[in-house]
Amino acid sequence: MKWDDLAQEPCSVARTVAVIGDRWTLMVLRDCFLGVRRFEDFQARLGISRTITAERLKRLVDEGVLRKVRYQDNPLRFEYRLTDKGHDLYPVIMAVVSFGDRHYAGPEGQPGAGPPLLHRHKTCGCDFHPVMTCSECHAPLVARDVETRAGPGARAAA
Amino acid sequence: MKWDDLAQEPCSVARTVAVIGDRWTLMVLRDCFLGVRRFEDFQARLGISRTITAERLKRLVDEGVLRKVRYQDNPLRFEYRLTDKGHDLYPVIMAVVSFGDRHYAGPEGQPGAGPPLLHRHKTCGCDFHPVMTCSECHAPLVARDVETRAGPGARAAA
DNA sequence: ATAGTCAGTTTATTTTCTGGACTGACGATG
DNA sequence: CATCGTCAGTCCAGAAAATAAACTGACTAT
Repeated sequence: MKWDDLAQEPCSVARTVAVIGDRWTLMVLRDCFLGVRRFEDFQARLGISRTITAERLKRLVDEGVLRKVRYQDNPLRFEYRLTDKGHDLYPVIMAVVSFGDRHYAGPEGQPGAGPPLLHRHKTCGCDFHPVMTCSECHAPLVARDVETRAGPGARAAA
Repeated sequence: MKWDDLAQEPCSVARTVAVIGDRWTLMVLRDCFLGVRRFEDFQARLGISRTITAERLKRLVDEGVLRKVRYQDNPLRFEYRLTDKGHDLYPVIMAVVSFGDRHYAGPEGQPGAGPPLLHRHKTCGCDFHPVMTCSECHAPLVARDVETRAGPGARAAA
């Protein structure tokens, strides 16, 4: 299987991974949710090759995750903003953050103990961590409690 | 910045992406949560180079996300199982699935409409989709309601 | 006139991925 | 007992992708 075939798979993971599933794209998205919008800022924060920054931003725009918004006319300049579809990736990023906080921020040595960033929920005013719950009974989800079966969009195997 | 430097960043996204942030690793994890355990099964389902399958599995084992369990002595054979740490990645995979279901499974054409897989929560008996909520007030999370600030594990910028 | 900002593109080199063959231990078939 | 099939890899050469660093080009500020 090659990269581009992923999007054709009858699998929601594959289709999503085809868009956001490489290292730098996820880092770009992290920065988007932190408010980064301009090419040079992505570039400076990521410290990767400009080629890749440009290519990844373009792909996210093509996929409708980001959109270019003109912020200056002369010379013509755009910034990159999350679309509604892009905002739907928030749970993905937060799930990743949550995993990282749990497993790579442990209070071991003195320096760097604890999570690098804290998240405050403005609605309730508390620092929180994200919890994935069932849309129906609202209980936290555990893999073992979930049964998977073919849905309407299934082909043969997936 | 290079690949291996990611793990050193004071950022939970970067540290996690350093482990799971490439296309095939995420696909491997999807299969793990679907119950796939053996090398040949990963290999056949992914249809990628055996080299990569082997390398990715090894990395996940090194990172403590999977562990090898002997299931046969002669010849010695192992299967790959999720560790507790690995199970903590469930929200990540489900968030990805959820995004894919919403944006790449739309009921457009007749064939392939709707999500490829359905998920049933055994606890409540319902088909569900995952909802990311605040650990404190239990309301669904929206990016705009979240404020981020430096935590104890921050260095300079992150 | 010179330097700096900003958003890229181009190029040459290095790294990674790919497909395919190969190893090696065993079990089943004829 | 010779050959095929299963399983879990490893090895290799060629193709594809990522990298660093220089370059373009339009403008602004000094």
